[in-house]
Amino acid sequence: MQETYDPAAVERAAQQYWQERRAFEVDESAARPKYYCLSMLPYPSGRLHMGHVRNYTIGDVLARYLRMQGYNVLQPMGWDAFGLPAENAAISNGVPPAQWTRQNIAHMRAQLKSLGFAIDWRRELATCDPQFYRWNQWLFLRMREQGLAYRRSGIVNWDPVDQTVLANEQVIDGRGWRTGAPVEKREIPMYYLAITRYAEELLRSLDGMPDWPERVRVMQANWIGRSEGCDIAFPYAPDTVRATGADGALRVFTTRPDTLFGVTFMAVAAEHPVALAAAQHDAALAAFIEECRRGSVTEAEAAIQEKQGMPTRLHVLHPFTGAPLEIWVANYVLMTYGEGAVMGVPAHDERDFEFAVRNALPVVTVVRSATGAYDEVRQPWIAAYADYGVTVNSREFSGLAFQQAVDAIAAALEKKGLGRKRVQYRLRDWGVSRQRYWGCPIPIIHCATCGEVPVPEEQLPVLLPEDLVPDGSGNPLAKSPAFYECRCPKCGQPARRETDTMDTFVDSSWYFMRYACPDAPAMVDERVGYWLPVDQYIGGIEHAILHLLYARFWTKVMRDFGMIGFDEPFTRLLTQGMVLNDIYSYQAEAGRKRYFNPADVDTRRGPDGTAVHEVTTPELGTVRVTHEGLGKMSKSSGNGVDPQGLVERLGADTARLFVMFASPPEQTLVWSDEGVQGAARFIRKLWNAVYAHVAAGTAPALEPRRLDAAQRQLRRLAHQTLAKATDDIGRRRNFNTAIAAIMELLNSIGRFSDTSPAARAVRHEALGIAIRVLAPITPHVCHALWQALGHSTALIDERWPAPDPAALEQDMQSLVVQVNGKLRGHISVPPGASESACTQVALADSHVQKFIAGKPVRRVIFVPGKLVNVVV
RNA sequence: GCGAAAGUGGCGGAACUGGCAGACGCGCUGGACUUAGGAUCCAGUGGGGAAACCCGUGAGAGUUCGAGUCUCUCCUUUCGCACCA
Repeated sequence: MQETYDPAAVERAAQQYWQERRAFEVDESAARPKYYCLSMLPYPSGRLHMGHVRNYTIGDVLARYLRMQGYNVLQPMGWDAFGLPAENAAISNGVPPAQWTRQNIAHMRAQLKSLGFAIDWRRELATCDPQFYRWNQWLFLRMREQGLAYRRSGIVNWDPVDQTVLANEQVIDGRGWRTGAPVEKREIPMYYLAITRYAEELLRSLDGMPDWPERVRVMQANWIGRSEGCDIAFPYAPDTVRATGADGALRVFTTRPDTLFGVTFMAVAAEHPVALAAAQHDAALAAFIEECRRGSVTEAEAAIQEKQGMPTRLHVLHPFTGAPLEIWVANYVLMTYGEGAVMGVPAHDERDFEFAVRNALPVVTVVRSATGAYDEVRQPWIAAYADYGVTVNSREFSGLAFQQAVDAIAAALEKKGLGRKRVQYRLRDWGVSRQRYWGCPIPIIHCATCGEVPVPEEQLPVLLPEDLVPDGSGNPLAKSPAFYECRCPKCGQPARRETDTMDTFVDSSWYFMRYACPDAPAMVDERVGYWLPVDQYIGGIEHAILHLLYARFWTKVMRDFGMIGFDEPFTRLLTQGMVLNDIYSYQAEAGRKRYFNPADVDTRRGPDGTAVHEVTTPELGTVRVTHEGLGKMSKSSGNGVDPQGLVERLGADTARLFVMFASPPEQTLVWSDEGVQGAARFIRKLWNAVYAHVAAGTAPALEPRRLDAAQRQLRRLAHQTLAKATDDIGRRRNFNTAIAAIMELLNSIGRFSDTSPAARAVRHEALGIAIRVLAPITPHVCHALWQALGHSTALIDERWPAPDPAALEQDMQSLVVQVNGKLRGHISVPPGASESACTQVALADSHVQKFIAGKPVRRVIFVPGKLVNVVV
């Protein structure tokens, strides 16, 4: 054993050992129970960042811990290899995306390996591999056969910078999620997956997923957004039919059919067909519609902007009273929800109220407050107006409570053929077409005679050409005749291949199944039945809605196709927090703000005691920079820490220990170079402790019965620590407190100066426990130290130790003594001492007596093993 | 605006089931060793107080023998959704 800890040598040796033994290659033949531990696959951006290190370290600690607990653990890794950054890199460097992506993968794979993750690399996959994405195409066609994938023209979110369509989920505050550019609306044909058919099940199943964070389930439930209500058809008035040739009725969805008699106007979205028809003969209205459609502002701004609208002079008739109701075009009605039209009930809907007041429309009260908050609705608006109550002023439907009114009105509407109860979801079908090159081709051929024709199964995969270089304008596939020119599979005439590619969320919706059977000649095989569902999934909270909802949907589709036998892909979910670091900036008088890495900032105390931050550069000299607080590590804030440099300087174990110790996995982690030094210091101390122990010669066998009190105490601490760490890691997933407990144990071992043979046996056992508990976290150094302790078997094949109940037994127990709830002393009693015995000892304590001070004892609270509280 | 979570030393955080607040680490202070220290080791480190003690978990109330933990009101922060009829 080396006297000083050399992380590079230790890590090289351990990794080599694991690789030679193929230690992490697993199959389905093991007699042990399986455990599938999965971390979200990375996008191959070029370099590993600290968020990756945190994510994969958490996964690796769990995988290694469960392996030690006797599970057959699968931990795979792959690459989310399609996507925009590769195209952007191609535009700036002229390198084909395929080449850029594969180089990045090679580099990042090496970085991951240097961190010593227990990954079965035989199963590695990249989503840009045709043997992977061919199954996207295959399942897409099967979904198309079932009507689950379809093409329609729709209003889509258009990112003017990336020149592509964005899913609703990719629009954040009205801006593109990648570019931050304000999103425009465009109408183009594209493919959709009918996720809304699964809305109900996707929502319901959330209740049966107790091992997902509450927060994620709530976010998904809100996203699906189920509302119960009623479809109502308002027949067009005869003059409107004459004027526009409209046929039938204006349909709306409402959750408040009980307020139907309070309708005083109708409101439709600017894109609604009725609005467009009315605008044909009304220039002012056409201008208003154009203004709404441009929607210059973000959605967040739109939500608080004034309710504006214009009348169309078109009318519908109330389904029961036959009264004419004017149709307005209103900027607060969304074309994409419900029917794109609402019934205006100013008395009982805040938005309608605001609109009616602004446009001098009548307000008719049709619900009387059940709580007596109001009789008649008038300005200003109060929240109680929207509460459920008893109907009034509603003809034969008056005097009914909410649910009765809904039932009666829905039944009456249904009789007339003018409406029925319905459930409406906020969730919309998933638009998967992307006008991009670097993605999975959609396997469709467009033929002038036959229309839309699926690529025959034997012609799959539709290969993406890998030699194109995008130039920044539009989709290179659409400019590549070699790709799009083809023959119609049906009639053999020249035809055009679809040049849109699939959203990359398609790839990540099922990649975790392919890991189970990476070489299968089908999409999945029976090995998926062995490994899936994933027992533990680990990834960023930013995927709480998109990726996780799509993967759940895709899983249910494959289940319904009979391909797999489970309903949900991920049994347990852990969402790790972001990695934050200080942000420092320098703003020259003229010019752009510059950011500096915290590692380059010198901090000292100024004359008034406040911190002064300075940076020295050749061009600026020494300048004062501003501390802007904490922010996520990012290129734009210049506050990233390169994992590779850290591993080279201090070792993978130090990096792993720090990220696991600094905070619990779900919380944000604040980077601290001093904290990293502390982690390195701890590993050195552990190394030195083992070295000193080993240097003193072989320890004798432990004889638990022949220990003195101090020896028994250290042994008890070792086993208590083991019990706590097992609970912290296995049940609570609080790795930081498990590490803290081991630090305490090591501190106690350090203070324990007894060099007798019995003491050395105790120390040997305690160090062995510490090393095995730390093995999942700092596997390399523990591998070396385990050998140094004289074990002939490798640590990677060790089982997790169990605490010895005999070691945990206490000679005496310490109880807290309180007087009137305040801490006044400690007493020592035999374990299991009776209440009266403990009370007697407590009352005898002189310090306790001082506070009782002769006052009569009214009551004594006794909590066995914990405390005695004397109430006087 | 709606929904969720969270506010604890100089900092990251601990206190899991209502029972010793501040474990562990960082930083800081003093000391030892040293040619030197951004190395290592030892001691100290919530505030007030000479001490006895007192005070202390965003603010205020409440329940309880006992509250960081439970209840209510308010404040602040973060995250998610954002005119969803």
